[in-house]
Amino acid sequence: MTSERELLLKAVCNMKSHFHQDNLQNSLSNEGHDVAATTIYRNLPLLVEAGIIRRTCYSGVEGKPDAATYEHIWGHEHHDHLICTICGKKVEFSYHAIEVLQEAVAREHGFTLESHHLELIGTCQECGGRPSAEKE
Amino acid sequence: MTSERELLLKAVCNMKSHFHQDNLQNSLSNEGHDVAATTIYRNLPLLVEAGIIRRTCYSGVEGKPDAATYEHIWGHEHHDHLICTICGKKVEFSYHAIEVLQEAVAREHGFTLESHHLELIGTCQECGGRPSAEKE
DNA sequence: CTAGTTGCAAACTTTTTGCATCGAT
DNA sequence: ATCGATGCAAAAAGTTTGCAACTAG
Repeated sequence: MTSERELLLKAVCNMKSHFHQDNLQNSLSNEGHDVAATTIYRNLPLLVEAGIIRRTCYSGVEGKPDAATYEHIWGHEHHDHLICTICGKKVEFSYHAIEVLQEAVAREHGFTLESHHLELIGTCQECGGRPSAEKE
Repeated sequence: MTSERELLLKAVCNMKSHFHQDNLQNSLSNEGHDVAATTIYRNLPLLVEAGIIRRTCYSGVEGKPDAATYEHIWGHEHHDHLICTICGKKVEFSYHAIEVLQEAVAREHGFTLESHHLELIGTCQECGGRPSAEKE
């Protein structure tokens, strides 16, 4: 409705992956748009309601251990994440068979699924591809 | 090492499922043990390091929207959660086939898995067993 | 003109830190 | 006696709220 919201929406869509309030503010700032932090804080929940973004569960980004992070889900197929514990890289993937099994589990427990969140934590190939011990 | 830590450890183990700093402090308080919040905050990360508890990703409990929550994993088989969006009930489950597929996905992407976290979100049978619409 | 939004600053909540004291080894 | 842990209070960090000015419809 307002120009700030348009800007915010654009900024959100330009975010490659996960972001938080501060990222948005910086991003807008770099384009010469000064939007108050308050405004962003107030609009993020609205974007969530609108189904544009979703609040992710890994809170904390580089240097901000307690910041809430979001990701956009508009025009974004559902996906889950592989997260490298060493370099922090996040790889998105989706795997139909897993989703099918999830449905099965839910049904077994009488649940009707609305959504899910899956996070696989480990080390990526570049970081050694092994837990944390010796790498030849 | 200290009596406070023993108490804390006991309190943690007595926690049925997810808890946060405040829960622990209350729990201890009810037993007549007064432990400073600071001490709990300082020890929780140690317990995590020690592999006794883990930090969960759903932050926010009744009334405390920003509280970090933990769950203990000692003597606790790995499990994932089904969460009811209506009543908030959390059901633990584990399903071998899903874990196997997770390994497969990780391998495909060159990752070596250390752990994972899976959360299925929906409505439980008692709450209607369906998204949120009509229940006959 | 009215309703709702913005921006600033102050309030709040959760967690961390400084510092003196206390306890364990 | 030494080294680290505790507890209190104050500081941080992130987010929310109050309020006056502003803007879209």
